[in-house]
Amino acid sequence: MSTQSKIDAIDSRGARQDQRRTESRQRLLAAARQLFVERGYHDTRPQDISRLAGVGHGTFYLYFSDKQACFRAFVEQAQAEVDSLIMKRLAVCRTHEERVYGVLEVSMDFTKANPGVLKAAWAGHQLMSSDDSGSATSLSIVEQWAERWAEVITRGQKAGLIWDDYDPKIIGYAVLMVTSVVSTGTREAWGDKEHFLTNLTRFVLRGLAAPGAGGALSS
Amino acid sequence: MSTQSKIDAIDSRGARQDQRRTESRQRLLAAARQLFVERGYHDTRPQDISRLAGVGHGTFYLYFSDKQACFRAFVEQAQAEVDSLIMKRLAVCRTHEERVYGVLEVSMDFTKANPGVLKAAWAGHQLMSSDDSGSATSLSIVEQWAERWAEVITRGQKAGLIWDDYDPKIIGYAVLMVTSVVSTGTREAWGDKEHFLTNLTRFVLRGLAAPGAGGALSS
Amino acid sequence: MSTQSKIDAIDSRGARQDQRRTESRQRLLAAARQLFVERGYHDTRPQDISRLAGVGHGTFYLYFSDKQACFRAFVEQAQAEVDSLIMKRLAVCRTHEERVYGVLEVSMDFTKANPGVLKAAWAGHQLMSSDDSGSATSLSIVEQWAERWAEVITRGQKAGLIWDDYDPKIIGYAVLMVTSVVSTGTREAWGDKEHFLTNLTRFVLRGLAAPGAGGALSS
Amino acid sequence: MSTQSKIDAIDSRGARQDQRRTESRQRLLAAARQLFVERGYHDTRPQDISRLAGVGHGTFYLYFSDKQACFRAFVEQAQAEVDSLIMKRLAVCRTHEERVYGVLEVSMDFTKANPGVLKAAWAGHQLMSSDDSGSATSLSIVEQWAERWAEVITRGQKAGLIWDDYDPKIIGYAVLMVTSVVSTGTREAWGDKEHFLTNLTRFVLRGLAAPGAGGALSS
DNA sequence: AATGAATGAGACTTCATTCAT
DNA sequence: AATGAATGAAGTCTCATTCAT
Repeated sequence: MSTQSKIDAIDSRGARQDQRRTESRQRLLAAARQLFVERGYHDTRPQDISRLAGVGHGTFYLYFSDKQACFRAFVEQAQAEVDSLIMKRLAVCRTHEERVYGVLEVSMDFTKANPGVLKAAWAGHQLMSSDDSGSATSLSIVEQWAERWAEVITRGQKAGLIWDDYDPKIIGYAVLMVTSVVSTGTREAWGDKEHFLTNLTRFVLRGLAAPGAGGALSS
Repeated sequence: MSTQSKIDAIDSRGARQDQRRTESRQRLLAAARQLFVERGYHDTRPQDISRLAGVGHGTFYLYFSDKQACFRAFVEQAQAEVDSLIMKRLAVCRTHEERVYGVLEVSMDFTKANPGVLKAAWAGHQLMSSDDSGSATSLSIVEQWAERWAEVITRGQKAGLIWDDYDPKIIGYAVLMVTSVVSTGTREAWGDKEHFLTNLTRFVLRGLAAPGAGGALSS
Repeated sequence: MSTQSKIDAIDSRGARQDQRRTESRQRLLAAARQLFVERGYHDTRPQDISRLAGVGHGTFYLYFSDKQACFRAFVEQAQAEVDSLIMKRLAVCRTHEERVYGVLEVSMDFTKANPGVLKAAWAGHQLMSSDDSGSATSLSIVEQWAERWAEVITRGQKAGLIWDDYDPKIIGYAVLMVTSVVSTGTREAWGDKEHFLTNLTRFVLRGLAAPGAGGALSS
Repeated sequence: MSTQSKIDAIDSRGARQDQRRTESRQRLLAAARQLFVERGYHDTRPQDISRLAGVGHGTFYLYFSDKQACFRAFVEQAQAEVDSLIMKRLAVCRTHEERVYGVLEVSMDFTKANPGVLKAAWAGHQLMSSDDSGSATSLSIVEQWAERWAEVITRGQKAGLIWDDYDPKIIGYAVLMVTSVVSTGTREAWGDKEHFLTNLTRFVLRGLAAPGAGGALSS
């Protein structure tokens, strides 16, 4: 065997193993996601996750140092997913109306496709034992989203489109809470999507729009 | 001993026992409240509650059929407390502004006096095992509060004070979410109470007020 | 029920419970002793100890914070037992010969009555994981015994009975090691007790006796 | 390629492979030695040994049938090492004094150079599970060393240099225990080497020397 | 009514060993 | 020969609940 082919062989073996590693982790994470959402943190055992993923009990601990680490990974994955979708949508929005409606729609679509995931991710670490030294990470996603709305509001104030007697941080947080309604998912009977989203969008925009803005927020 | 005095004696003993019964239950409930808030449902053991209450471990099961029953009792107590405070406050409000501001202030004061309690009660049964046959109870308080806002909105619409293109259920829920900001309690740094409450109140009112209403919502 | 009889009742109940507590602990400790000696630390499970003691699995943890704590308790008990026997014997010894022979005999008798216990106690914490913060306790018994021999030697030197070119600490430790031969117990075929103990006693005494002492060590 | 050179090539490859085989085994054994001494048998995993040796986890089982076999190999290696050193030293000793001092010095030097190894090897299989079918091997080294001292004593008795009322087996074991003091290693504060060894040597010699021997044991 | 010792199912995690590559 | 991902039996410990006193 030539030196090159030996290297190739090693590379190829390494690559295959890496793939297996990644695949196992993905399967575990997918199983964890399903079970954490269906049953909650405390009613999901590492064993259940492993079985659903189709791997042995011990394999779980090759990829997560413990159950909490697995849950953190799930939360982070879910948050990153939604975040990415929202960012993509916001990139193509020109007006505040589009932004509000866009965020609501993305959140709602995600919730429909992944029932409970957003709620679980939102609840985040609250479910775990209280010694969260690492809560910084999980909390930050809420903080982060609130902060984004705050920035949007600040820019709107500078453009004279949004009431300038608002404290952007506070109102940013308030807007975030309104948008969270769509992922609460307790009610499937809120009428159709269009109806639901239009209502919420109107409420937010009217709450924000400065008197002189006219329909500017949505134009 | 006359028949009457025998009856009196029994009554008195019964009364004393009832009082003791009630007293032990109260002490257990108070301990449960403290621990459920401090540590959460899963990190609180019946044993801990009993010890903090100063009664024997077994006594716990004289007053609660199991741990879940105790938690339900805590949630109901906390919700009833806040509910009562809110109802009292609403009774003296004449305008929507007063109502919004009032609910926010009551919630905030309660949160300050009982840190974490409202959040825990809000989270409710989500923390418990997923077989929520009893979710009806706990869910209802959120549903109930949302429903109240919906009624307020409906009345406002009839009076021409609130946009009549709103679906009261949806906007009622949205208003509720905004008011829940005050009990999230993550940020102690939202400026002073006045500043904070004024901001939220303005946002809600401006979101609600029909164009022709002028300042009518607050007058 | 009179106040006095009530107190009596409580006392009696408390006494009975205390007795039960003590009894359970004793039974667990006896079972632990048997199993730790028979199988060693790592092949003995808390479950085995509980079963042998005739109590439930969980009861074990009412009396010992964990497996290590149980083992420590066993070691300390065994050491204290031997120590007490040795001290009693030494109290009635007048000559060095009596002392050496006495310690050997006591150790040997104890080893015969409790095979393996002294060896296990001697080995002490070495069997447990290496993070012995509490090794002070267990080590000290060996240190303590060596120290006792050192004191005996020092006194003998002052009386001119023992070579004064000895470092008492070193020779004290050496004597201790010789006496430990009897508890090693690997050989049951060391001849009869008298033969065995006489041999060891002679060796130690001849090693200690100063040239001018004559038979003074034993007279 | 000629037939001869082909054979050479094969030979050379075989030799290289043998060397590699041996090399991997040596590295594993060295790693095992370090870890067994540092952490003890039960806190050392085959995985740890492999990693420290710089080979894959599975490679361990190419060279040792299981963990116990590896431990046995370690013990035997360590014992053989010390044994060889002692034998070499004894070969140049002419008097009993030189022999006692020599064994002590060799043991001490080895202990200083390999802290803990002798103690671990001494403890031998006691750490492993109780089914010592192979205890013959490990026990024998202690038995062997005791037997050697017994032979020395027997010869001394025949030459009239050692008390003839001694049972050589018993006193041989006793001498061995004294020499084991140096490898206990608990005390680094036994004064300097010269002081320490001189003390122990004197004690042993005086314990052995027959009355008529004069200084013959050391001359 | 009150107590707290007792229980044992079950949770999480480790680790010696195997096996496909 | 070498690798390291995979395995699952087994270990330690917890905790909601019961029951004799």
